Amino acid sequence: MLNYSQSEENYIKAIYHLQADGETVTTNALAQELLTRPASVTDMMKKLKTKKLLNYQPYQGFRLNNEGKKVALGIIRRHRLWEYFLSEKLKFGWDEVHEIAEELEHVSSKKLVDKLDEYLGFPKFDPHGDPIPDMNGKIENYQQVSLVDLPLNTLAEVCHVSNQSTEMLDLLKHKNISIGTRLEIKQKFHFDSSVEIKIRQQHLVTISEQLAKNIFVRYGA
Amino acid sequence: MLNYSQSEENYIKAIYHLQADGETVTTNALAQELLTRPASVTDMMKKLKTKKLLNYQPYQGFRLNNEGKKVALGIIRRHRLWEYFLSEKLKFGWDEVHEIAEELEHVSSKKLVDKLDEYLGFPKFDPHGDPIPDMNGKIENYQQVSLVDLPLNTLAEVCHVSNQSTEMLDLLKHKNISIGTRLEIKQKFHFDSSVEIKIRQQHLVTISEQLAKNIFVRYGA
DNA sequence: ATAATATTTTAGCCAAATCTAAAAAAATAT
DNA sequence: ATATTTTTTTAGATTTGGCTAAAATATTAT
Repeated sequence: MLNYSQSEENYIKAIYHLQADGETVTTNALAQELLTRPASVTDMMKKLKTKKLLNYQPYQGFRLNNEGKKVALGIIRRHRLWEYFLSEKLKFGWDEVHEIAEELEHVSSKKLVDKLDEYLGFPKFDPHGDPIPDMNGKIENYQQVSLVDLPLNTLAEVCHVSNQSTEMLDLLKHKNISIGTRLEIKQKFHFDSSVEIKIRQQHLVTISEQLAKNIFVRYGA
Repeated sequence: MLNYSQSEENYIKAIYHLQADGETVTTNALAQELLTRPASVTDMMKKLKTKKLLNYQPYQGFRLNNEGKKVALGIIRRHRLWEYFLSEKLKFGWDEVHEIAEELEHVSSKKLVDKLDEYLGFPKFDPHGDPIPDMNGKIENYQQVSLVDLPLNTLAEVCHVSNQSTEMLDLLKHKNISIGTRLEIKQKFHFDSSVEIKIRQQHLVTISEQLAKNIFVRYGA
């Protein structure tokens, strides 16, 4: 794996995000994303084409090829691992981590990244709930749904709560549920739409419909 | 405090180290240190002069002024804190941390550095035994001497070992001595110049002259 | 289908940080 | 004290990543 400049890395990452929904990325869209000018984008696309990271024909937009995607996933891995570190270890707020991770992500020692990953306990999601690619660039294809939509007996992980009122957080704390908690639904009661869940493979807890609606979870592909 | 480019920071740091012994730094010396050409050094010196970080008259060499030293200490603080992190938390070897810290040191968020410092427990020395400047750029004025020159009954801290052979590190490990270990000499034996030291205010250990020569310690100002 | 509009590319310029080669200044040796 | 050598600076070129203005191409509207 070659080394790329910070500027190249920022372009690669931006293209990866913009092409996520299967479309080709346009010059203007990328210029807007990176707060630069279309002419600069064209220049960089020529360069990245000669480096065989993307497909590009003049006026036709562009998409990363497999090599380009691999590079992008490496950058995203570094970014999200640092975000996790900043949030979990250094106690930064979730709103502060992105900006600093933008700088840290360009330090490209593979050994550093893999050791950091290990030190953090191989986290699967960053503080925003986005998945962290593993050493091989693999991202699992998770589904994110409200707890009311989680199928019975399917192991899932809490990744987000949509209401952050003190009352709700109190209740979650009381029930010992937080981001990252693993759980599965053992029974659904149609009378009041409440659900009975098993937390951490251990104790059973009942959750009201109102609470379940506000808890979001991920489960395997 | 303004922001400086990576290149500027590398020059500032190098000048700081070279001028440590009170002399003016020459163009050639700096070029050699930075693996660059004298002409490039001259160009950068002109720039740093206009930024008021150093004194420079053509053909006269240069020294950082107070502002330049402050900037240098900030960079060195970041470098050494990251080295400590890599060694202490990520379990990198002493010999691996420098290169990675060279990159990490350029991430300049003050809040990041101060929180990292706090997370690490405000360490005073990096893994090589060099002192880490505090938030205000203060470095304590320690004496650094070989263990053979440490006065009797004077509490000191291991800060450096000058021979890093596997054999020596094995021996140190066996005797349970590492960077940061506090010790004092209780007795010197003139027959073979061995010394008996008390480690961590606890057990007594005997150290050969050969080993003692290679262990460097610091003691109070 | 063609005119008007929007997008993208080209051409040429700029700044930072490097380089080489040559000139200038300082240090050293005879 | 002058010639030689070493050090430093200047002058001019290169590379990377950016810019503006104008030309080329594509899209949209009539």
